[in-house]
Amino acid sequence: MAEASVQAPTTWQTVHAAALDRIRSGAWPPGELIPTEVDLAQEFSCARMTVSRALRQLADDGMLDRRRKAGTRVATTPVRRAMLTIPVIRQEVETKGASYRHSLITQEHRIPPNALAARMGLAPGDRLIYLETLHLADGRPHAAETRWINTQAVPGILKAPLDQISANEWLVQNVFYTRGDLALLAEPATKTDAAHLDVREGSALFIVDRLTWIGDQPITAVRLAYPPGHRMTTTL
Amino acid sequence: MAEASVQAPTTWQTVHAAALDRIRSGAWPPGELIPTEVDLAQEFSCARMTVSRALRQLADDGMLDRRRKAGTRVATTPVRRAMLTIPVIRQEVETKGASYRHSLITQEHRIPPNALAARMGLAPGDRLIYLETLHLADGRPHAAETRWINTQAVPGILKAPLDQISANEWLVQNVFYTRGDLALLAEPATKTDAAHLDVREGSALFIVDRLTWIGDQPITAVRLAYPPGHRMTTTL
DNA sequence: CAGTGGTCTAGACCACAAG
DNA sequence: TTGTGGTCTAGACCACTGG
Repeated sequence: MAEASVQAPTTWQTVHAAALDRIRSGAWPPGELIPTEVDLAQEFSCARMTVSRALRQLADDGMLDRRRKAGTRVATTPVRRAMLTIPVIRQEVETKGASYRHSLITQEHRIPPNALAARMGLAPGDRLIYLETLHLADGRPHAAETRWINTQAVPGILKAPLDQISANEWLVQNVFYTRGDLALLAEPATKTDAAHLDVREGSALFIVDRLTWIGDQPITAVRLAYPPGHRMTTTL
Repeated sequence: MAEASVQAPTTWQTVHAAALDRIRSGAWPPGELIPTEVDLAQEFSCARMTVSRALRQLADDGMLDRRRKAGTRVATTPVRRAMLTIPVIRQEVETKGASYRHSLITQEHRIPPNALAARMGLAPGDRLIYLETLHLADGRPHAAETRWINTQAVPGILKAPLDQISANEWLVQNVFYTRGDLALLAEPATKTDAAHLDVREGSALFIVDRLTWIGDQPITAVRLAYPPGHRMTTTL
């Protein structure tokens, strides 16, 4: 009955781990040309696609630079990337075990400041919806939101009951942006921020500034201000 | 000679784009179960692996939730992820066309504060290298760095000429972390910050707080303080 | 021009989890 | 139990680009 023991197939994870180890250990130093897919497939006794899958993963993660004909090299500055999750605020609040509520403070049609109109590529004089919303966690200020919405891009928003569902949430559920610009920064609390968040004017606030597009039409510009102590975290 | 015109093979990008379009257009609403790989392969007249590749990409990007047996669903909160690039400071400065220089202000062995020692899992009384560095762009303060380095994890650092190459750069080139925690926040400038960055005490600073590990050994803890006006940006 | 990565195929087996 | 995604294979052709 001596049946031939079949070799368990090498998984791409195996190759991935091995390659990562060689990079970390210095066996493949930064900038180094590593063996071709064919060579590695031979070394690991597997199909070339398996190697390809492993190396593609590493390349996606920023560990490798791959170019046809030129081959694959270890990135000179391996991986310095972080995946930030930009949550819907309700989730952000509920994830930390607090109850969410929002309060619509201001809602009106307004001509945006020139800088913003320019950034959004609007004609001068175009009006947008302007909203000021306070997001609350267990009744305490979580973040203050200032938002401009382009009704031409999102006409449906006009019928949304924004006092019941926050614009944040409504947009997430109803509109898919195709592109977005995000900036993170620190700013001193304005008088308005201070009032909304119940902090002293000038306090260091963490700001998330976001502008989203659908095709080449701007949808919405948001400024989220978080009170001192807020940390946006991730894992590398 | 009427030769059979061969169908050009469907690429995974085609399927990817089609699926994305169905999600964006609402044909596949959030939470909806989408057709199986086999069905889609038939629809697009391609191999199942081609569909798999396309859907995996979408899942990686957060647009889909895939589970064996349960099938593939459109994510209820599609994609709210941002890739942040954590640059080496020199690159960050040189990318904006400025010349980089750094100045080592403090270098000593010191017992870290309890909070930090705990976070790093160190025994009480363990000493670390403590560094204060000012990063300059065209001679003007770009960021103030406060860093603790665990020499046990990185003995090589003891021989590094830290006045010539910044610890940031040396570590990037010589040590590969396996894990890192990153936090972004806002803080008022301390007296030290203010002196280094030439801003008023209490100014709103953008802070990057990072702790990296190699296996279960902490390597280094860094606090980077950026003066008012600094924006960390990315695209969604 | 030729070497290397990128992708497609058709079929197969496996792992997981819903029912 | 069984449907669905996850993966491997062996071979093939193509696309890009360095030399």
